[in-house]
Amino acid sequence: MDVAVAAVAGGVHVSVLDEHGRATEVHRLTWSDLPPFVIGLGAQHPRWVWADTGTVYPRLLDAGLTVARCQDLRQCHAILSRSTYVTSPLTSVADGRWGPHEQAQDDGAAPALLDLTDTDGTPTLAEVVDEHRAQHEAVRGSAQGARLRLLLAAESAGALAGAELTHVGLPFDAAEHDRFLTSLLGPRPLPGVRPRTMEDLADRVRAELGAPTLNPDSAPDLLRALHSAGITVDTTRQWELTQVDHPAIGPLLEYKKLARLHGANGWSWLSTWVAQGRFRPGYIPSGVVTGRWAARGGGALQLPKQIRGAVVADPGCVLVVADAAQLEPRVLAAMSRDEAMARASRRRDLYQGLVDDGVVDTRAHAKVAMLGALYGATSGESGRLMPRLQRSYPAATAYVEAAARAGEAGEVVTTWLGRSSPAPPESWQQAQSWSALPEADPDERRRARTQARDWGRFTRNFVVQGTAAEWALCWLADLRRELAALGDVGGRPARLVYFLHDEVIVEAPVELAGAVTDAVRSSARRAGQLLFGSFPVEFALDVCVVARYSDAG
DNA sequence: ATCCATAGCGCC
DNA sequence: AGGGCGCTATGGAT
Repeated sequence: MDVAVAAVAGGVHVSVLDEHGRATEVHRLTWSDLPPFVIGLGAQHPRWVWADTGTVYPRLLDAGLTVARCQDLRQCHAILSRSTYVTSPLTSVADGRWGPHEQAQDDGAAPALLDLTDTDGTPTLAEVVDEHRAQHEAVRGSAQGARLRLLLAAESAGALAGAELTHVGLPFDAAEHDRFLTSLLGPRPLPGVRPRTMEDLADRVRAELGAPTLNPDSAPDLLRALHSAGITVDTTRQWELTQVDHPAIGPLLEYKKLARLHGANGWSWLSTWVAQGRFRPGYIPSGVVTGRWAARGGGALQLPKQIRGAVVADPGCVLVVADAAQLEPRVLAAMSRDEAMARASRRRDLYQGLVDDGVVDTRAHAKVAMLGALYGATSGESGRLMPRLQRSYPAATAYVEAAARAGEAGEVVTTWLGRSSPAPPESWQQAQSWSALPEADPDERRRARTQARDWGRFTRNFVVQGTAAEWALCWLADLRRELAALGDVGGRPARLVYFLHDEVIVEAPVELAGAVTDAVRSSARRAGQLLFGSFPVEFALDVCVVARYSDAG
């Protein structure tokens, strides 16, 4: 059963859809009336159809309602409107409503005085129902309907999971983090004041460089001071400074490490993003063009390794930390149908599999060669290893090469399930056409060529990173479902608390640790089957049951 | 006062 | 050397 929802001032409009997607009766409800209404529907798992999970679902979660399935029309519209798998375009009546948020707002045109519809861009119930119909038709008209349906379901489940992750939060011990900060930075300073350890290090740097007024936070200032001291570096980057032998470099590098910690994850971050023992960052499911998640606020996807000791499960609970090992090469093996590479994937450590198959001589070489193939390295060690990779894995390497050539030619590429890359920007197109003219000068030609190769590296990586994101979404979606079926122990359920591209954390009562571990593994297997059927690729997981995130791995 | 680009570095 | 991001501080521009 599908149930369409539109947010309106003070509540929601709700309608049950019949089997043709037509709205039957319409109800106007307050947010708090929604949960009883859902229960009254009698359907165990209605699929909620709404414009935007991010604006609706947090309200439902606050009201105590968890949604099992939904269709996020805005996210799905973004996929369908661009996918090369869609042959008959979307025919929504209010097409402009379904673009990105910014475009949903009126851009400049003064709203008519009596235009009372919704200047905030929130679609009405009728528009929701119509867009739902249009999307259904677009999928039905596609030769890749099964893949698109899976992608839309996974995308929508990801949107639910993102809202739930923010709602639940990652268990985070603020006192532990405070102790950690104090041990490295000294006592918590007043806002705007440098912590003592940093100030001491800054003084040492100033003394060693003979620059008493140096502000080490200023890159230009620092570069000038380094040059005055006879240190000829082009930038103040860590890797360049480590090459230099000078007494100022040690304290400077130490300063930069601490400045990073203090600025990004210091006390101010702690008091902004951690409350009641939970870290609640903002997630933006599929916020990246490739379909990976983005984050806004809190830095959800950049939780530094060094502070993961403060991520501690609640009493009586454990963290089940699982990450997919070498996900992208495995995905490439499957989507390119490369049997030899799939054979390597059946090793727990795919890179070691390359060594055992005699492709390269060391695991380090295997890794650098593989990453080079995925990212488009052409030179260096990675470039030198490429011929060996091509010989051993012709299908996989040809697949990414084809994606790169398509990008260089300005064409769109598409992931396994149907997410298509954006077209290159207008300026890119223009540079390519101009450089093809006979009167183009060599400099112009060279620049255009460089740009073409840059875009080719983007599309090369897009197909793999994007398909890996699809696998991860399916994994997450299936795991979400499995965890819900596990029930709880004394009112404490197993809950997803973190997701990071190819890694999940489930917080669970210790009694459920084994069941959650099984669920995480079976979901990974199912994700592989959902995407790639019986093709014999394996998606190995590293799973740890720990009290602290830092103890995983 | 506010916006924007850049440098640098954290994550995958 | 290469792909994708977010965040902070800085400094110039509006």
